[in-house]
Amino acid sequence: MSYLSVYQALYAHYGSQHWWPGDSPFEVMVGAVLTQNTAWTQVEKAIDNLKADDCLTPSCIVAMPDKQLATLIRPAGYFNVKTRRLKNFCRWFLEQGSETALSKWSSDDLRQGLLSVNGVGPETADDMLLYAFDRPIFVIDAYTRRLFSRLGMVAADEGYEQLRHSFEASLKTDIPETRQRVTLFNEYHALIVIHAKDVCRKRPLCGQCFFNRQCPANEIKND
DNA sequence: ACCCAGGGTCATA
DNA sequence: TATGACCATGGG
Repeated sequence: MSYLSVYQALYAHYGSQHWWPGDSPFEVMVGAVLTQNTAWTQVEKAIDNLKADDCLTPSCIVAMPDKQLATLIRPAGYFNVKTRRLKNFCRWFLEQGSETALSKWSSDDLRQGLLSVNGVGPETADDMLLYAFDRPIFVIDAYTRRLFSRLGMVAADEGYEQLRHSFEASLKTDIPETRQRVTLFNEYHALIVIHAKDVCRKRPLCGQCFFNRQCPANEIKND
């Protein structure tokens, strides 16, 4: 079992996912903040509200009164914290000279910069790096931990950075070409999320799960 | 009525 | 460093 073989199995089963949903890199970044611990369907409503008010831009978001912004993003939950986080991010984004300037940064510098924003943690930063900036950064989320922990491929208590490096190093060997790896990372994370939604939450290794008959995870009884 | 969703921060020990 | 509290809406 390699990371690549799991990817191939997922891709064969679910096909291309065409992530991240969003018309622009900035929309992807806003979505990354809004989707923190929140169902994507709720995020769509919030983004639609921003679009309807023609305010899906960093300058408009920064200028808008907190209360008004909170009302727009209300469906996405945590609207008070997310109002603050969205503004923090947009302020930083504008200070750095927006997207064109940021696209010239190295992935490491860009990651550090994103993490310096209060409200942008590892997963949110990596969502942005991969899906808005096309960097070869592997996104680790709770689903990723759960799946690969059940497959017996990683320890349950592995740290975020450790886990991310593990995926990136292994897949870099399989796919040396950066552009191809970005494409694979893009699909891979999406497939992990889709797979997690597809199977039963409480007993993810049920008959609906294609891993059921094909991999050692079948033998794992609990988390 | 309960659990969860494409997390992160902050206070405490 | 490692837990726990907190944030809040809406779908299943």
